[in-house]
Amino acid sequence: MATRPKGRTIDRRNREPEILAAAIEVFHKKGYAAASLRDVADIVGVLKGSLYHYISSKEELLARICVESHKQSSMIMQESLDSADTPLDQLRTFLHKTAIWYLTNIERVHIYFNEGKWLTGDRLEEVRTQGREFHAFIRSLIDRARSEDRIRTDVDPRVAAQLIIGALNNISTWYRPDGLYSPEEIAGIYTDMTLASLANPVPGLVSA
Amino acid sequence: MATRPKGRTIDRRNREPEILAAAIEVFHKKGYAAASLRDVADIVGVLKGSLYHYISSKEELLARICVESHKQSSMIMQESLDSADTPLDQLRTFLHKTAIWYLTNIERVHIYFNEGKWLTGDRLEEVRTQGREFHAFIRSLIDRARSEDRIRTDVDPRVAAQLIIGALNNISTWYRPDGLYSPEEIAGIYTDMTLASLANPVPGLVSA
DNA sequence: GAGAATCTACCAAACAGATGGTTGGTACTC
DNA sequence: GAGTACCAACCATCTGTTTGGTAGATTCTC
Repeated sequence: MATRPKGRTIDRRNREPEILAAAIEVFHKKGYAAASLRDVADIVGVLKGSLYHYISSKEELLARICVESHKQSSMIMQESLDSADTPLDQLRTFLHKTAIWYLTNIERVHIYFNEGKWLTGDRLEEVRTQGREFHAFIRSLIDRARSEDRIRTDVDPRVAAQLIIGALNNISTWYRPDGLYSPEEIAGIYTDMTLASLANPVPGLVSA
Repeated sequence: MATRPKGRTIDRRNREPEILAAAIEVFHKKGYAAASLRDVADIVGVLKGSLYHYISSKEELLARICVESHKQSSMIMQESLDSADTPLDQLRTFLHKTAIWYLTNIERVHIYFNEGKWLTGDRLEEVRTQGREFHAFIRSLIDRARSEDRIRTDVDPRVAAQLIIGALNNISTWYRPDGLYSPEEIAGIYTDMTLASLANPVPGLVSA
């Protein structure tokens, strides 16, 4: 009520968001295993021991990043199912939305996809289960599209799904936000090429 | 001259190949940064200090793995150019050969593609240059195929090349030698899907 | 062929530096 | 006076690397 916000900003602020952002940056740049809490603390401008006022362990920091990403990923899956009627259109929407999401949150999502393996115990099981669900989601869309639309039936949906995820997951190794292409352009190319790779083979081209 | 090779084998053998194999295993499993020389030495059955009889540093061990892989990769590029006349057939051969090579040397090649970044100085520059050459090779085949054959011209060859490499490079995260699919099967699917992704778009399918 | 000198492959111990994590205290705000 | 936000110092453990030494094999000399 009678809290009068002083004009002067205080130095003792809540650094939790800063710490998370710094952790994302460091984990992405060095990889979780090689990243040290000192790196994180240096970015925030604090001694590394002080981080433990906000976190309980290095692993918990990683877990928070993964949980946040998983929520967003789940939302995209649901939105994609709601957005269209045919499995092929749902797949198209999903690929495009996911690529945009990946490209605009590249550090966080890279960690979710590639560094979650460093978690242990229940948290490791959880992130593994999430990975399987992600894969199963794509595979089921391919399966359903195969039985309804005209897409190829001569490639195994499991392998196809892995290759599709792989191309996406690997974007973080080459994409630069200040590069030649916008997230929209890349997402468009990714979606087009992926759907084309599932199209019925052009006789003269593919099977030589 | 009068060197008489004793019939009895000695315990003091040359462990260099064992050390390299162990390093490949450990670097692949844990990643270079998180891998320790103790892990390597444990597999060989030797104290970690003893490794320095064979190597000069941990980084040199990584460099040896990368150099070996680069030689093999260069050979595949040359063979692919020699194997066919049209750029599209050369690309097909290259994709298939590379995928087979990747799948049958997955640990070493994964390290070459993904852990070379931990090198420093000249060796880092070298592995970066090699990566650019690998990318440029695919891109040039796409470029030439576009001007001669009937493949799509509506996607950027740079991005296309990155996505194609990405799908390949990511295989190591999901392929298991004891899994359902053989290297030949996966390489076939990869080649087919990749070429299809470059084919002229099927009107009703890709552009909604 | 005997014996000496050398070499190879390794061990045991130690090095400095970094790591994740803990503890006790303190300055500041409310 | 309570609680938040933080510092300074420390801990045990692990890292890559170096050193000094040594058992056994190989090579050289006579």
